[in-house]
Amino acid sequence: MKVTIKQIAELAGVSIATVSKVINHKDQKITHQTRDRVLEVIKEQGYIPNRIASSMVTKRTKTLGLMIPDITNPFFPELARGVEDGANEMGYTLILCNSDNDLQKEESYLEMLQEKMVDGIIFTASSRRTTMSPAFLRLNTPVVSVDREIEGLRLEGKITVDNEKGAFEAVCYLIDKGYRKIYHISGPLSSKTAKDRYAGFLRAHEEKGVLPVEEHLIEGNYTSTMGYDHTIRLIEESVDFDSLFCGNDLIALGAYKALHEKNMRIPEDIGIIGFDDIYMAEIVSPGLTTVRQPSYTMGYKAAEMMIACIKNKDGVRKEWVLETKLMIRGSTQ
Amino acid sequence: MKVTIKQIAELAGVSIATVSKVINHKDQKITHQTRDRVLEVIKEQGYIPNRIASSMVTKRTKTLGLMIPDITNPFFPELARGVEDGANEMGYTLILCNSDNDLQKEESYLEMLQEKMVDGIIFTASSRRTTMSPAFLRLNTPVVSVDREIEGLRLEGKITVDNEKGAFEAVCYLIDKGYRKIYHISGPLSSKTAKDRYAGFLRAHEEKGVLPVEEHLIEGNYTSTMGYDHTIRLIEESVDFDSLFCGNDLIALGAYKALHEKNMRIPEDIGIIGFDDIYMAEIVSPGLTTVRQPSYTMGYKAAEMMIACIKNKDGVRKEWVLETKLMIRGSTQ
DNA sequence: CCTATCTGAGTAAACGTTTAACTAAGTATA
DNA sequence: TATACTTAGTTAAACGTTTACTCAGATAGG
Repeated sequence: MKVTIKQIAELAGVSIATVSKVINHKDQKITHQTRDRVLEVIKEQGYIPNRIASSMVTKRTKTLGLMIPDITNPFFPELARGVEDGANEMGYTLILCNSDNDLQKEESYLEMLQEKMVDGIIFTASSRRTTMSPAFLRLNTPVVSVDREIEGLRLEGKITVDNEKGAFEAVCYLIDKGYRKIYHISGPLSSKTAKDRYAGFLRAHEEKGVLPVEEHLIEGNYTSTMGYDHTIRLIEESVDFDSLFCGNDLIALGAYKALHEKNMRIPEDIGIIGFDDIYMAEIVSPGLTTVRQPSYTMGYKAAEMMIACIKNKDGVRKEWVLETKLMIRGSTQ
Repeated sequence: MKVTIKQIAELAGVSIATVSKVINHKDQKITHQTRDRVLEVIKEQGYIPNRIASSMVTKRTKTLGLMIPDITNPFFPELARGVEDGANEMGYTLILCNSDNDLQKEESYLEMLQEKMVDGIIFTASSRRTTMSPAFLRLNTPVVSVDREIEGLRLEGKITVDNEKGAFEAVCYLIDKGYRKIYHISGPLSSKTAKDRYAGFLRAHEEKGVLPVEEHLIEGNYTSTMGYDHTIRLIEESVDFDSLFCGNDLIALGAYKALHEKNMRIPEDIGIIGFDDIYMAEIVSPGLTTVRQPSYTMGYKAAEMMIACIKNKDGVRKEWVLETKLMIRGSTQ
């Protein structure tokens, strides 16, 4: 049997209200003697308060939900870590949900989170989501979106990255370096991030006065397999290209593999730029030039924003567009 | 105001007990008419049961804690994913904790998990933990350890990998391929996994009749930086080695980087074997030969074991030593 | 000395469920 | 017809806290 506040109260010879006050540091009106006595009993009994019971009355669980597509995708661990650290610092705990970009799973998790009465949800929506189900619209738990936008849903906050600008800078850099036949292996264009990156790709060409290149777009799905397959295909079909701007680093690393197998050199034969700056981008040889997303910061800020919203603090920014940074490494010259 | 079971009861013209029974499918003794009426009201009102309140009376939260050193370490996302999938399938939810191998953090998280009344904890202990604090010993939440052992703590289950054998096979393979000057960059030898892998390294040498090689041990700490630094040092000090058996893949990838920078070829000049088989091992060029740990399975089985234990199912194995598998790729020849 | 104020602590309701025990009505049994 | 058993549902206690309100005693003011 676990020890409860009641038993502590008895052992200390006070009422449970007093114990509660001591636990919650609402003890301005408690004498030192009683407080110390209570504290001593608590320690001696190894008492651990039951937060489930507190939640019943306070209507706060001090728990946040984190919904991401897949923690196994190298982009997300850092983001998750940022959220976790932010939450933890404020005394919040995190429930992890992997939606696998599956709308059904997303909704069933959403329901679970509501049942568990989380105080807020930090949400990277499925890239497949285009329309909001009734379950979403009825949601009355605060939501902060991160990385991807969620259109048609009331959000308490939004954290994104300027994808268009990041892509623009990357492609400008490629053009400045003399690359002219740039192919873009993108993510699914149904997602806003992929669309924005493609827009940046196009704008860079326009502003640099390089030919229109719509046929240089290869729509993929953000996986390394896709990057590999498309690159192999480009080579085998003898397509004339001198560089790849990849929708993310996984695609880029897939391309690395394909180029190695086909004995083509990076960056001498083909230049490569990725997007995200995952851990491996630096480890790989040559280092992958890529557009860094501050994923840890995104997660951290999301947690911060979420908690500020829960506490009804105002003066907190509700929208944050973070800057990317071009990390120049060996895959371009 | 959220709608409660009470309001559903009123609207459906039944008692809350009846509503509770239909929600929990204890409705054998409820007529179709009443059940359907209740279900209809529930749907119409978008009622979501408050599991916090249920937990109060059932004393089950259907929540598991997952404590790992760092989700950002590429070994853990797959493991976490396995745990999550296993938990989710059984209707459980996961609280994620990153201990950073920090004993203090570990203990404070442990307390939080207990406060939140998790039904069980899946635990990859800090590699630094050698002794159990009173907080640990008093713990009366079931614990399943995964990957690393936790000595001196009552465990409901344990899932490990045969590290010694995995290392043994890897090093045997290296010797069979003709490598003779094998250096081992290990993890911290305070951890059992690192110790076991080193033991396998030694046994392989013995059984193959290759010289004793204690001075070929370089104790590191499982990071790629460490792998990089030590490899650079080996080369700059002109140490005579023809291959590296790395304590994990991160170390190996660090070594890759160092070798590339020093213009040494893999596997022609130096053969490399890692441990774990993280995602990148396959993507990198040449592919990294490594000892595969079934991390997803480990996580999944841990969740399964934990939940079986919670439900007091017997006939479930309490200890599972999973097999590793040598994944032969291009980094050895 | 009487009253008003302050101090430190206690009382009890409330949070939203589950579930054991109960009940009223209907049905089968003798 | 009286009795026992089913059936379909209700009642009410319990889970472990927080917190608004109450209260007794001490202190201060006039």
